Amino acid sequence: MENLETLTGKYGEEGDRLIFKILKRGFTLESAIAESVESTSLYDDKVAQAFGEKTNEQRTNLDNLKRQLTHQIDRRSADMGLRYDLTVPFARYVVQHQNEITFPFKRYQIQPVWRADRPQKGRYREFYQCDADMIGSTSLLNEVELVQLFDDVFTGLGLSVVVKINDRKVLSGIAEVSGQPEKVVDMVTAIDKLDKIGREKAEEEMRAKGISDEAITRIAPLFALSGTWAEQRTQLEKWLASSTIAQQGLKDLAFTFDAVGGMKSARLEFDPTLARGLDYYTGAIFEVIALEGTMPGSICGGGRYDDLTGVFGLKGMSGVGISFGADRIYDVLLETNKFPAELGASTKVLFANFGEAEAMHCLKLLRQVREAGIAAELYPDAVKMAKQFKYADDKGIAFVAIIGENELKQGIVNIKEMKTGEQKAVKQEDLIHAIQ
RNA sequence: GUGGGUGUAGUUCAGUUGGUUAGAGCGCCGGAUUGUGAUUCCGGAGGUCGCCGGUUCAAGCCCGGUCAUCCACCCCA
Repeated sequence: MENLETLTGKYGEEGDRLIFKILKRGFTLESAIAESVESTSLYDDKVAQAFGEKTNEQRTNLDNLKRQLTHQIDRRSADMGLRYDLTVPFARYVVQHQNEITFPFKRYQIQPVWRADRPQKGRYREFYQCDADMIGSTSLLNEVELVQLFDDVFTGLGLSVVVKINDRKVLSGIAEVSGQPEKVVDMVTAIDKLDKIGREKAEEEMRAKGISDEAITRIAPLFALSGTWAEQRTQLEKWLASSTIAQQGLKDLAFTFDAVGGMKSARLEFDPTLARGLDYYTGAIFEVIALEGTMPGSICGGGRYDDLTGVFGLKGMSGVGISFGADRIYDVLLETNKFPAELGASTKVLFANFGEAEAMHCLKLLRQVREAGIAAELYPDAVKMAKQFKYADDKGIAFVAIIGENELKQGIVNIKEMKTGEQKAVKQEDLIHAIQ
Protein backbone atom coordinates (compact mmCIF):
# COMPACT_ATOMS: atom_id res chain seq x y z
CA MET A 1 0.00 0.00 0.00
CA GLU A 2 1.17 3.50 -0.79
CA ASN A 3 -0.07 7.00 -0.11
CA LEU A 4 -2.38 7.86 -2.93
CA GLU A 5 -0.44 10.98 -3.79
CA THR A 6 2.69 8.91 -4.25
CA LEU A 7 0.99 7.00 -7.03
CA THR A 8 -1.15 9.52 -8.85
CA GLY A 9 0.15 11.52 -11.75
CA LYS A 10 2.89 9.09 -12.69
CA TYR A 11 1.12 6.70 -15.02
CA GLY A 12 -0.71 8.99 -17.39
CA GLU A 13 -4.39 9.78 -17.44
CA GLU A 14 -5.50 6.23 -18.08
CA GLY A 15 -3.10 4.79 -15.53
CA ASP A 16 -4.35 7.01 -12.72
CA ARG A 17 -7.84 5.68 -13.28
CA LEU A 18 -6.58 2.14 -12.81
CA ILE A 19 -5.22 2.67 -9.30
CA PHE A 20 -7.11 0.78 -6.61
CA LYS A 21 -8.07 3.33 -3.98
CA ILE A 22 -8.56 2.58 -0.33
CA LEU A 23 -10.84 4.43 2.08
CA LYS A 24 -9.29 6.42 4.88
CA ARG A 25 -8.82 4.45 8.04
CA GLY A 26 -11.80 4.85 10.37
CA PHE A 27 -13.97 5.92 7.50
CA THR A 28 -17.01 3.69 7.09
CA LEU A 29 -18.90 3.49 3.86
CA GLU A 30 -21.97 4.86 5.63
CA SER A 31 -20.19 7.92 6.93
CA ALA A 32 -18.64 8.49 3.53
CA ILE A 33 -22.03 8.31 1.85
CA ALA A 34 -23.62 10.56 4.47
CA GLU A 35 -20.91 13.14 4.04
CA SER A 36 -21.07 12.99 0.28
CA VAL A 37 -24.85 13.22 0.18
CA GLU A 38 -24.96 16.23 2.49
CA SER A 39 -22.33 18.08 0.58
CA THR A 40 -23.57 17.42 -2.91
CA SER A 41 -27.35 17.97 -2.72
CA LEU A 42 -27.74 14.89 -4.82
CA TYR A 43 -30.35 13.48 -2.56
CA ASP A 44 -33.48 15.04 -4.00
CA ASP A 45 -37.04 13.79 -3.92
CA LYS A 46 -36.79 12.11 -7.25
CA VAL A 47 -33.94 9.93 -6.07
CA ALA A 48 -35.55 9.30 -2.70
CA GLN A 49 -38.52 7.77 -4.45
CA ALA A 50 -36.23 5.53 -6.40
CA PHE A 51 -35.31 3.65 -3.25
CA GLY A 52 -38.90 2.42 -3.09
CA GLU A 53 -40.67 1.10 -6.13
CA LYS A 54 -38.63 1.32 -9.25
CA THR A 55 -39.73 2.61 -12.60
CA ASN A 56 -37.12 2.80 -15.32
CA GLU A 57 -36.63 6.49 -14.72
CA GLN A 58 -36.16 5.98 -11.01
CA ARG A 59 -33.72 3.21 -11.64
CA THR A 60 -31.68 5.52 -13.83
CA ASN A 61 -31.73 8.14 -11.11
CA LEU A 62 -30.59 5.64 -8.55
CA ASP A 63 -27.77 4.48 -10.82
CA ASN A 64 -26.68 8.06 -11.30
CA LEU A 65 -26.71 8.64 -7.58
CA LYS A 66 -24.62 5.55 -6.99
CA ARG A 67 -22.14 6.59 -9.62
CA GLN A 68 -21.76 10.09 -8.24
CA LEU A 69 -21.48 8.85 -4.69
CA THR A 70 -18.76 6.43 -5.70
CA HIS A 71 -16.94 9.25 -7.36
CA GLN A 72 -17.29 11.46 -4.29
CA ILE A 73 -16.14 8.73 -1.95
CA ASP A 74 -13.21 8.11 -4.23
CA ARG A 75 -12.23 11.71 -4.29
CA ARG A 76 -12.89 12.72 -0.72
CA SER A 77 -12.26 9.68 1.39
CA ALA A 78 -9.50 7.66 -0.22
CA ASP A 79 -5.98 8.46 0.84
CA MET A 80 -4.17 5.23 0.15
CA GLY A 81 -3.83 3.09 -2.93
CA LEU A 82 -2.53 -0.33 -3.93
CA ARG A 83 0.80 -0.38 -5.77
CA TYR A 84 0.32 0.08 -9.50
CA ASP A 85 3.92 -0.86 -10.24
CA LEU A 86 7.20 -1.29 -8.41
CA THR A 87 9.10 1.59 -9.97
CA VAL A 88 7.31 4.56 -8.41
CA PRO A 89 7.33 3.12 -4.89
CA PHE A 90 11.01 2.33 -5.48
CA ALA A 91 11.69 5.98 -6.32
CA ARG A 92 9.89 7.01 -3.15
CA TYR A 93 11.98 4.53 -1.18
CA VAL A 94 15.22 5.83 -2.66
CA VAL A 95 14.34 9.40 -1.71
CA GLN A 96 13.37 8.39 1.81
CA HIS A 97 16.56 6.43 2.38
CA GLN A 98 18.92 8.57 0.34
CA ASN A 99 21.28 8.97 3.25
CA GLU A 100 21.63 5.23 3.84
CA ILE A 101 21.99 4.22 0.22
CA THR A 102 25.25 3.98 -1.67
CA PHE A 103 24.87 5.22 -5.22
CA PRO A 104 24.72 4.05 -7.95
CA PHE A 105 22.13 1.82 -6.34
CA LYS A 106 20.83 -1.44 -7.79
CA ARG A 107 17.99 -3.56 -6.59
CA TYR A 108 15.64 -6.26 -7.72
CA GLN A 109 12.20 -6.80 -6.30
CA ILE A 110 9.48 -9.39 -6.82
CA GLN A 111 6.05 -8.42 -5.56
CA PRO A 112 2.41 -8.24 -6.53
CA VAL A 113 0.94 -5.09 -8.04
CA TRP A 114 -2.70 -4.21 -8.75
CA ARG A 115 -4.74 -2.67 -11.53
CA ALA A 116 -8.38 -1.62 -11.06
CA ASP A 117 -9.18 -2.99 -14.47
CA ARG A 118 -11.56 -5.48 -16.01
CA PRO A 119 -9.68 -8.78 -16.10
CA GLN A 120 -9.12 -10.39 -19.44
CA LYS A 121 -6.78 -12.80 -21.17
CA GLY A 122 -3.32 -12.00 -19.83
CA ARG A 123 -4.68 -9.12 -17.85
CA TYR A 124 -5.08 -9.52 -14.14
CA ARG A 125 -6.28 -7.43 -11.22
CA GLU A 126 -3.35 -8.68 -9.17
CA PHE A 127 -0.13 -9.95 -10.71
CA TYR A 128 3.55 -10.27 -9.94
CA GLN A 129 6.22 -8.07 -11.36
CA CYS A 130 9.94 -8.74 -11.11
CA ASP A 131 11.81 -5.45 -11.36
CA ALA A 132 15.48 -4.70 -11.78
CA ASP A 133 16.58 -1.08 -11.56
CA MET A 134 19.75 0.95 -11.31
CA ILE A 135 19.50 4.47 -10.04
CA GLY A 136 22.08 7.24 -9.67
CA SER A 137 23.87 6.78 -12.97
CA THR A 138 23.17 8.17 -16.42
CA SER A 139 25.55 5.75 -18.08
CA LEU A 140 24.11 3.87 -21.03
CA LEU A 141 26.03 0.84 -19.85
CA ASN A 142 23.06 0.29 -17.55
CA GLU A 143 20.71 0.06 -20.53
CA VAL A 144 23.11 -2.37 -22.15
CA GLU A 145 23.19 -4.59 -19.09
CA LEU A 146 19.42 -4.64 -18.83
CA VAL A 147 19.05 -5.71 -22.45
CA GLN A 148 21.53 -8.48 -21.78
CA LEU A 149 19.54 -9.45 -18.69
CA PHE A 150 16.46 -9.90 -20.89
CA ASP A 151 18.55 -12.10 -23.15
CA ASP A 152 19.94 -14.17 -20.27
CA VAL A 153 16.55 -14.75 -18.68
CA PHE A 154 14.70 -15.77 -21.82
CA THR A 155 17.57 -17.87 -23.09
CA GLY A 156 17.46 -19.65 -19.74
CA LEU A 157 13.73 -20.21 -20.06
CA GLY A 158 14.11 -21.36 -23.66
CA LEU A 159 11.60 -18.84 -24.93
CA SER A 160 12.27 -16.85 -28.06
CA VAL A 161 11.48 -13.18 -27.73
CA VAL A 162 12.08 -9.86 -29.38
CA VAL A 163 13.26 -6.94 -27.28
CA LYS A 164 11.86 -3.75 -28.73
CA ILE A 165 13.68 -0.55 -28.00
CA ASN A 166 13.05 3.11 -28.66
CA ASP A 167 13.96 6.41 -27.04
CA ARG A 168 11.55 9.02 -25.76
CA LYS A 169 13.96 11.70 -26.94
CA VAL A 170 13.40 10.59 -30.52
CA LEU A 171 9.67 10.81 -29.99
CA SER A 172 10.03 14.29 -28.47
CA GLY A 173 12.05 15.25 -31.52
CA ILE A 174 9.31 14.08 -33.83
CA ALA A 175 6.78 16.20 -31.93
CA GLU A 176 9.19 19.10 -32.13
CA VAL A 177 9.56 18.77 -35.88
CA SER A 178 5.80 18.53 -36.28
CA GLY A 179 5.44 22.00 -34.80
CA GLN A 180 3.25 20.86 -31.90
CA PRO A 181 5.74 19.69 -29.27
CA GLU A 182 3.14 19.90 -26.49
CA LYS A 183 1.15 17.14 -28.20
CA VAL A 184 3.90 14.60 -27.81
CA VAL A 185 1.84 12.27 -25.59
CA ASP A 186 -1.22 12.21 -27.88
CA MET A 187 0.94 11.87 -30.94
CA VAL A 188 2.91 9.05 -29.46
CA THR A 189 -0.08 7.04 -28.25
CA ALA A 190 -1.60 7.29 -31.73
CA ILE A 191 1.70 6.28 -33.33
CA ASP A 192 1.91 3.38 -30.90
CA LYS A 193 -1.28 1.94 -32.37
CA LEU A 194 -0.07 2.29 -35.93
CA ASP A 195 0.55 -1.40 -36.55
CA LYS A 196 -2.79 -2.29 -34.97
CA ILE A 197 -5.26 0.17 -36.49
CA GLY A 198 -3.36 1.38 -39.55
CA ARG A 199 -2.23 4.78 -40.69
CA GLU A 200 -5.61 6.29 -41.52
CA LYS A 201 -7.19 5.51 -38.18
CA ALA A 202 -4.09 6.74 -36.38
CA GLU A 203 -4.25 10.05 -38.22
CA GLU A 204 -7.95 10.30 -37.45
CA GLU A 205 -7.21 9.85 -33.77
CA MET A 206 -4.55 12.54 -33.86
CA ARG A 207 -6.94 14.98 -35.47
CA ALA A 208 -9.50 14.19 -32.78
CA LYS A 209 -6.88 15.03 -30.17
CA GLY A 210 -6.35 18.47 -31.71
CA ILE A 211 -3.28 17.80 -33.77
CA SER A 212 -3.28 19.90 -36.92
CA ASP A 213 -3.24 18.50 -40.44
CA GLU A 214 0.00 20.32 -40.99
CA ALA A 215 1.64 18.57 -38.06
CA ILE A 216 0.34 15.24 -39.28
CA THR A 217 1.83 15.89 -42.70
CA ARG A 218 5.14 16.74 -41.11
CA ILE A 219 5.37 13.46 -39.25
CA ALA A 220 4.54 11.48 -42.39
CA PRO A 221 8.18 10.39 -42.91
CA LEU A 222 7.73 8.24 -39.81
CA PHE A 223 5.32 5.99 -41.67
CA ALA A 224 7.84 5.51 -44.46
CA LEU A 225 10.62 4.24 -42.20
CA SER A 226 11.92 0.82 -43.05
CA GLY A 227 14.91 -1.45 -42.89
CA THR A 228 17.45 -2.31 -40.23
CA TRP A 229 18.28 -0.14 -37.26
CA ALA A 230 21.26 1.32 -39.16
CA GLU A 231 19.11 2.18 -42.17
CA GLN A 232 16.35 3.72 -40.10
CA ARG A 233 18.90 5.66 -38.12
CA THR A 234 20.24 7.33 -41.28
CA GLN A 235 16.72 8.26 -42.38
CA LEU A 236 15.84 9.64 -38.96
CA GLU A 237 19.05 11.65 -38.64
CA LYS A 238 18.30 13.40 -41.88
CA TRP A 239 14.62 14.00 -41.12
CA LEU A 240 15.11 15.14 -37.51
CA ALA A 241 18.28 17.14 -38.21
CA SER A 242 16.82 20.30 -36.68
CA SER A 243 16.08 18.64 -33.33
CA THR A 244 19.04 18.40 -30.99
CA ILE A 245 17.07 16.25 -28.57
CA ALA A 246 16.25 13.72 -31.29
CA GLN A 247 19.90 13.60 -32.34
CA GLN A 248 20.87 12.79 -28.76
CA GLY A 249 18.27 10.03 -28.64
CA LEU A 250 19.57 8.48 -31.83
CA LYS A 251 23.12 8.67 -30.56
CA ASP A 252 22.13 6.91 -27.34
CA LEU A 253 20.32 4.19 -29.22
CA ALA A 254 23.33 3.71 -31.47
CA PHE A 255 25.57 3.26 -28.44
CA THR A 256 23.22 0.73 -26.91
CA PHE A 257 22.90 -1.31 -30.10
CA ASP A 258 26.63 -1.26 -30.52
CA ALA A 259 27.54 -2.20 -26.99
CA VAL A 260 24.95 -4.96 -26.67
CA GLY A 261 26.49 -6.72 -29.64
CA GLY A 262 25.35 -10.26 -30.38
CA MET A 263 22.85 -11.85 -28.07
CA LYS A 264 22.37 -15.46 -27.05
CA SER A 265 18.82 -15.95 -28.30
CA ALA A 266 16.79 -12.73 -28.04
CA ARG A 267 16.53 -10.29 -30.89
CA LEU A 268 16.99 -6.56 -30.30
CA GLU A 269 14.80 -4.49 -32.56
CA PHE A 270 14.40 -0.76 -32.99
CA ASP A 271 10.74 0.24 -33.06
CA PRO A 272 10.11 3.95 -33.67
CA THR A 273 6.40 3.46 -32.93
CA LEU A 274 7.05 2.04 -29.47
CA ALA A 275 5.79 4.65 -27.02
CA ARG A 276 4.57 3.24 -23.68
CA GLY A 277 2.02 5.14 -21.73
CA LEU A 278 3.82 5.73 -18.46
CA ASP A 279 4.57 9.41 -18.05
CA TYR A 280 7.87 9.19 -16.22
CA TYR A 281 10.00 7.69 -18.99
CA THR A 282 12.40 10.16 -20.58
CA GLY A 283 15.06 8.13 -22.38
CA ALA A 284 15.26 4.53 -23.53
CA ILE A 285 12.07 2.51 -23.48
CA PHE A 286 11.84 -1.26 -23.69
CA GLU A 287 9.22 -3.83 -24.35
CA VAL A 288 9.54 -7.60 -24.72
CA ILE A 289 7.18 -9.59 -26.91
CA ALA A 290 6.99 -13.39 -26.87
CA LEU A 291 7.45 -14.87 -30.33
CA GLU A 292 5.73 -18.09 -29.25
CA GLY A 293 2.24 -18.57 -27.88
CA THR A 294 -0.75 -16.29 -28.13
CA MET A 295 -0.10 -13.72 -25.40
CA PRO A 296 -1.49 -10.52 -26.86
CA GLY A 297 0.52 -7.87 -24.99
CA SER A 298 4.07 -7.48 -23.84
CA ILE A 299 5.63 -9.73 -21.22
CA CYS A 300 8.17 -7.15 -20.01
CA GLY A 301 8.56 -3.42 -20.05
CA GLY A 302 10.94 -0.78 -18.88
CA GLY A 303 12.86 2.36 -19.56
CA ARG A 304 14.86 5.29 -18.26
CA TYR A 305 13.36 7.90 -15.97
CA ASP A 306 15.48 10.99 -15.50
CA ASP A 307 13.60 12.64 -12.71
CA LEU A 308 11.16 10.28 -11.08
CA THR A 309 12.67 10.99 -7.66
CA GLY A 310 12.32 14.72 -8.30
CA VAL A 311 8.65 14.74 -7.38
CA PHE A 312 9.55 13.22 -4.01
CA GLY A 313 12.21 15.82 -3.37
CA LEU A 314 15.45 14.48 -4.78
CA LYS A 315 16.60 16.09 -8.00
CA GLY A 316 19.10 14.88 -10.53
CA MET A 317 18.79 11.18 -9.82
CA SER A 318 18.40 9.34 -13.10
CA GLY A 319 17.48 5.69 -13.12
CA VAL A 320 16.69 2.92 -15.54
CA GLY A 321 14.84 -0.28 -14.93
CA ILE A 322 12.92 -3.17 -16.38
CA SER A 323 9.98 -5.19 -15.24
CA PHE A 324 9.18 -8.82 -15.96
CA GLY A 325 5.49 -9.67 -15.99
CA ALA A 326 5.73 -12.94 -14.08
CA ASP A 327 2.16 -14.12 -14.67
CA ARG A 328 2.24 -13.44 -18.39
CA ILE A 329 5.58 -15.19 -18.72
CA TYR A 330 4.16 -18.12 -16.77
CA ASP A 331 1.13 -18.20 -19.10
CA VAL A 332 3.34 -18.28 -22.19
CA LEU A 333 5.59 -21.02 -20.77
CA LEU A 334 2.56 -23.08 -19.85
CA GLU A 335 0.93 -22.61 -23.24
CA THR A 336 4.08 -23.49 -25.15
CA ASN A 337 4.96 -26.43 -22.91
CA LYS A 338 8.25 -25.00 -21.75
CA PHE A 339 8.12 -26.34 -18.24
CA PRO A 340 10.38 -29.41 -18.16
CA ALA A 341 8.58 -32.47 -16.76
CA GLU A 342 11.37 -33.16 -14.27
CA LEU A 343 10.70 -29.78 -12.69
CA GLY A 344 7.42 -31.19 -11.39
CA ALA A 345 9.06 -34.34 -10.06
CA SER A 346 10.36 -34.11 -6.55
CA THR A 347 11.72 -37.64 -6.63
CA LYS A 348 14.14 -39.28 -9.03
CA VAL A 349 13.88 -42.91 -8.00
CA LEU A 350 11.12 -44.90 -6.37
CA PHE A 351 11.78 -48.18 -4.57
CA ALA A 352 8.91 -50.55 -5.15
CA ASN A 353 7.55 -52.21 -2.04
CA PHE A 354 7.24 -56.02 -2.16
CA GLY A 355 6.64 -56.71 1.48
CA GLU A 356 8.24 -56.32 4.86
CA ALA A 357 11.55 -58.14 4.28
CA GLU A 358 12.19 -56.46 0.92
CA ALA A 359 11.14 -53.04 2.25
CA MET A 360 13.54 -53.30 5.17
CA HIS A 361 16.35 -54.03 2.75
CA CYS A 362 15.31 -51.12 0.50
CA LEU A 363 15.35 -48.81 3.47
CA LYS A 364 19.13 -49.27 3.71
CA LEU A 365 19.63 -48.62 0.00
CA LEU A 366 17.27 -45.65 0.20
CA ARG A 367 19.53 -44.06 2.75
CA GLN A 368 22.63 -44.58 0.63
CA VAL A 369 20.96 -43.10 -2.43
CA ARG A 370 19.82 -40.08 -0.49
CA GLU A 371 23.28 -39.57 0.93
CA ALA A 372 24.57 -39.50 -2.63
CA GLY A 373 22.30 -36.48 -3.15
CA ILE A 374 19.59 -38.25 -5.15
CA ALA A 375 15.98 -37.65 -4.19
CA ALA A 376 14.45 -41.03 -3.53
CA GLU A 377 11.48 -42.62 -1.82
CA LEU A 378 10.19 -46.04 -0.87
CA TYR A 379 6.55 -46.81 -1.61
CA PRO A 380 5.00 -47.09 1.84
CA ASP A 381 2.62 -49.99 1.22
CA ALA A 382 3.10 -53.40 -0.37
CA VAL A 383 0.25 -52.89 -2.80
CA LYS A 384 0.21 -54.39 -6.27
CA MET A 385 2.85 -53.38 -8.76
CA ALA A 386 0.56 -51.69 -11.25
CA LYS A 387 -0.44 -49.19 -8.61
CA GLN A 388 3.12 -48.46 -7.60
CA PHE A 389 4.19 -47.95 -11.20
CA LYS A 390 1.27 -45.69 -11.86
CA TYR A 391 2.27 -43.65 -8.86
CA ALA A 392 5.76 -43.23 -10.31
CA ASP A 393 4.33 -42.35 -13.69
CA ASP A 394 1.91 -39.76 -12.31
CA LYS A 395 4.65 -38.08 -10.32
CA GLY A 396 7.11 -38.01 -13.19
CA ILE A 397 9.63 -40.14 -11.30
CA ALA A 398 12.40 -41.19 -13.69
CA PHE A 399 13.34 -44.62 -12.28
CA VAL A 400 11.70 -47.43 -10.36
CA ALA A 401 14.05 -49.70 -8.41
CA ILE A 402 12.65 -53.22 -8.14
CA ILE A 403 13.87 -55.54 -5.41
CA GLY A 404 11.61 -58.52 -4.91
CA GLU A 405 12.36 -61.95 -3.58
CA ASN A 406 14.53 -62.93 -6.57
CA GLU A 407 16.59 -59.74 -6.62
CA LEU A 408 17.06 -59.95 -2.89
CA LYS A 409 18.52 -63.46 -3.18
CA GLN A 410 20.85 -62.52 -6.01
CA GLY A 411 21.92 -59.20 -4.54
CA ILE A 412 20.81 -57.28 -7.61
CA VAL A 413 18.29 -54.58 -8.40
CA ASN A 414 16.14 -54.23 -11.48
CA ILE A 415 15.98 -50.64 -12.62
CA LYS A 416 13.20 -49.55 -14.91
CA GLU A 417 13.52 -46.25 -16.70
CA MET A 418 9.96 -44.98 -16.93
CA LYS A 419 10.40 -42.78 -19.96
CA THR A 420 11.75 -45.51 -22.26
CA GLY A 421 10.28 -48.52 -20.51
CA GLU A 422 13.70 -50.18 -20.55
CA GLN A 423 14.66 -52.33 -17.62
CA LYS A 424 18.05 -53.66 -16.62
CA ALA A 425 19.52 -55.57 -13.70
CA VAL A 426 22.58 -54.24 -11.91
CA LYS A 427 24.44 -55.14 -8.76
CA GLN A 428 23.07 -53.29 -5.79
CA GLU A 429 26.36 -51.49 -5.19
CA ASP A 430 26.12 -50.06 -8.74
CA LEU A 431 22.63 -48.65 -8.18
CA ILE A 432 23.71 -45.05 -7.61
CA HIS A 433 25.87 -45.05 -10.71
CA ALA A 434 23.04 -46.51 -12.81
CA ILE A 435 20.52 -43.81 -12.03
CA GLN A 436 22.77 -40.80 -12.22
C1' G B 1 -15.47 3.22 -17.68
C1' U B 2 -18.53 1.30 -22.54
C1' G B 3 -20.44 -2.98 -25.29
C1' G B 4 -21.14 -8.35 -25.88
C1' G B 5 -20.87 -13.78 -24.61
C1' U B 6 -21.04 -17.83 -21.09
C1' G B 7 -22.40 -20.33 -16.16
C1' U B 8 -24.97 -28.25 -16.50
C1' A B 9 -20.16 -34.26 -13.26
C1' G B 10 -13.18 -33.24 -11.33
C1' U B 11 -12.66 -31.14 -16.58
C1' U B 12 -14.31 -29.92 -21.79
C1' C B 13 -18.99 -29.61 -23.45
C1' A B 14 -24.21 -31.82 -25.46
C1' G B 15 -29.18 -31.22 -23.75
C1' U B 16 -34.88 -30.56 -29.44
C1' U B 17 -40.98 -26.35 -29.67
C1' G B 18 -40.68 -26.18 -21.49
C1' G B 19 -42.81 -32.80 -20.46
C1' U B 20 -41.07 -38.95 -16.68
C1' U B 21 -35.07 -41.69 -13.51
C1' A B 22 -30.16 -34.73 -17.05
C1' G B 23 -26.09 -37.29 -21.14
C1' A B 24 -21.02 -37.87 -23.85
C1' G B 25 -15.50 -37.53 -24.32
C1' C B 26 -11.37 -37.01 -21.14
C1' G B 27 -10.05 -37.71 -16.00
C1' C B 28 -10.88 -40.58 -11.40
C1' C B 29 -11.76 -45.49 -8.77
C1' G B 30 -12.10 -50.93 -9.40
C1' G B 31 -11.34 -55.37 -12.41
C1' A B 32 -9.11 -58.43 -16.90
C1' U B 33 -6.35 -65.90 -12.49
C1' U B 34 -2.14 -62.21 -7.42
C1' G B 35 6.17 -58.86 -10.31
C1' U B 36 5.40 -53.60 -14.35
C1' G B 37 2.91 -47.30 -15.64
C1' A B 38 1.76 -44.15 -20.13
C1' U B 39 -1.80 -48.38 -24.97
C1' U B 40 -6.48 -51.99 -25.08
C1' C B 41 -11.13 -54.33 -22.95
C1' C B 42 -15.03 -54.48 -19.00
C1' G B 43 -17.39 -52.27 -14.80
C1' G B 44 -18.31 -48.21 -11.23
C1' A B 45 -18.63 -43.67 -8.52
C1' G B 46 -19.63 -38.62 -9.24
C1' G B 47 -24.48 -33.20 -10.65
C1' U B 48 -28.61 -28.23 -5.24
C1' C B 49 -28.14 -27.60 -13.87
C1' G B 50 -24.06 -20.39 -10.35
C1' C B 51 -27.57 -18.07 -6.67
C1' C B 52 -32.53 -15.65 -5.49
C1' G B 53 -37.28 -14.71 -7.12
C1' G B 54 -41.28 -14.97 -10.98
C1' U B 55 -44.46 -17.31 -15.05
C1' U B 56 -46.55 -22.48 -15.58
C1' C B 57 -50.16 -28.41 -14.09
C1' A B 58 -44.76 -28.80 -15.21
C1' A B 59 -38.41 -24.93 -15.76
C1' G B 60 -31.55 -27.00 -17.11
C1' C B 61 -34.66 -24.58 -21.06
C1' C B 62 -39.01 -18.73 -20.61
C1' C B 63 -38.83 -13.70 -17.61
C1' G B 64 -36.49 -10.34 -13.75
C1' G B 65 -32.58 -9.62 -10.42
C1' U B 66 -27.81 -10.95 -8.55
C1' C B 67 -22.94 -13.05 -8.49
C1' A B 68 -18.97 -15.23 -11.13
C1' U B 69 -16.27 -15.73 -15.47
C1' C B 70 -14.64 -14.77 -20.51
C1' C B 71 -14.14 -11.55 -24.87
C1' A B 72 -13.84 -6.70 -27.48
C1' C B 73 -12.88 -1.30 -26.86
C1' C B 74 -9.26 1.29 -23.84
C1' C B 75 -4.71 0.52 -21.75
C1' C B 76 -0.83 -2.25 -20.17
C1' A B 77 2.85 -6.65 -17.38
